[in-house]
Amino acid sequence: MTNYMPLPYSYNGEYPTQPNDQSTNSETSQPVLPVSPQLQQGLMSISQPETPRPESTHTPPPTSNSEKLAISPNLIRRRPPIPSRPANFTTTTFHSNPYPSAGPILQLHAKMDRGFFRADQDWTCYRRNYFQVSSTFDVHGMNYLIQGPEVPCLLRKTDTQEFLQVDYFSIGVCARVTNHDKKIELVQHTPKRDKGPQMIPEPRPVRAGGNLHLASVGSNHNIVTFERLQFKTATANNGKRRAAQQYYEIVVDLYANFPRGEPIRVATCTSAALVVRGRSPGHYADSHTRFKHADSTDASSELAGNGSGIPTTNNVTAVSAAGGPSTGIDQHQASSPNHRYTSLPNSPISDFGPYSPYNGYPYPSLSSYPPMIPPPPPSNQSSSGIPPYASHPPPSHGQVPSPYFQPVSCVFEIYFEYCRLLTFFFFFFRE
DNA sequence: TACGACACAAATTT
DNA sequence: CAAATTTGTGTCGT
Repeated sequence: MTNYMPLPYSYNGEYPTQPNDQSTNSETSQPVLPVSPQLQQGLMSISQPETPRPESTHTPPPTSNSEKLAISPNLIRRRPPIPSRPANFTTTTFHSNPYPSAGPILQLHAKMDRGFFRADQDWTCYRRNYFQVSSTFDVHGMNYLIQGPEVPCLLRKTDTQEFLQVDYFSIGVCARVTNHDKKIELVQHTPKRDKGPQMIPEPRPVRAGGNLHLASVGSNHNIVTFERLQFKTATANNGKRRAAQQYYEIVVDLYANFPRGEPIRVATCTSAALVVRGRSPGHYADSHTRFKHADSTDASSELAGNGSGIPTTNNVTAVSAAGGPSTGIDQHQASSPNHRYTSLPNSPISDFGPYSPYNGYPYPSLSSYPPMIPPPPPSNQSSSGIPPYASHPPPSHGQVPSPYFQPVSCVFEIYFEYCRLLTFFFFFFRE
């Protein structure tokens, strides 16, 4: 689909302020706009009308104390595909969606393929082996699904009320130490490996409306896939009993890009904690168990592992509308990496659920998770703040995850200005 | 111990 | 099915 339905509103394309780098950078010291629990509730109800957010998961939003970045939440709105379209966007804000109080909902989906397996409850990979990350995003909450060359929208910086016209969106991937600011380099190889160039994965343009369950590589403009990724370093203390295991996490960021000025990160999501082994599989006693569940489990059961107990991370992050893609992100991540909330995403496009909260490494409550073998959807999930997934969604996309990889889903909620909720799905998915 | 480099082999694609 | 390509991993030196 490349056609837009007529916008239910219009505006004249004039913005209160012209975007510019200065204004963008000037807000980097603003605090994050907290989102009230009430609003969160409201948002959740919007995205999941049938699954009220568990009270226990209503962790207070990030406090602004430690926030170094300004957040100017980003009011993402559609803009007409054609700039000359007349209109007045003061009337556009909430009119076009069935949930007048919330506005559009962005959903960012990401998955990791290849390379990962479970070892002692931890998602694990080898530094030297490839993995790939695919991500899409889309927009819901309006009367139609935006699925085209771009998401017409505006981004408003709350501090200045400045509107920026989003030129396009892009998605980037990076890694860091769980619960720390320390960035971990990712490298991307060509098939020639050592003999080819090594790159650092850069954000790539993406259009809304992709489907992660479809081909993830190719000329699909609606999905970004970073192939042949490797961690540059291994996690510390792998397999040691005494020292605390270090974990990494993959971070996927959605950026709004503008005709001028630096991109602004508008959303982010984080994977479950990962162990990255630095040595050959032969050095690890469990290496032979890597695929031990390859057959059994319930590949047949819809989307095996829904509810599987795979640690997931719920991360609610107010997104900064200020700050550049690099420094701003770093600052932001440094300031609020661990605001994790629980939610039960029930996206119409999600084949996965339930999504367990993964609260805080280095002491994850893994004990509450079932072992690798796909369990029935644990009914006690609600004890961890997540109601059980009442029923597995049908495998609407016809894909069944490999049995030896439980789909891991991490749900992230991003609050845009005025309570726009972005729900992020991040899951491992062995194809 | 971690990691880069080289090499071989298995797996996958063409 | 064979060749080519791509990926996994064993090993060595630093």
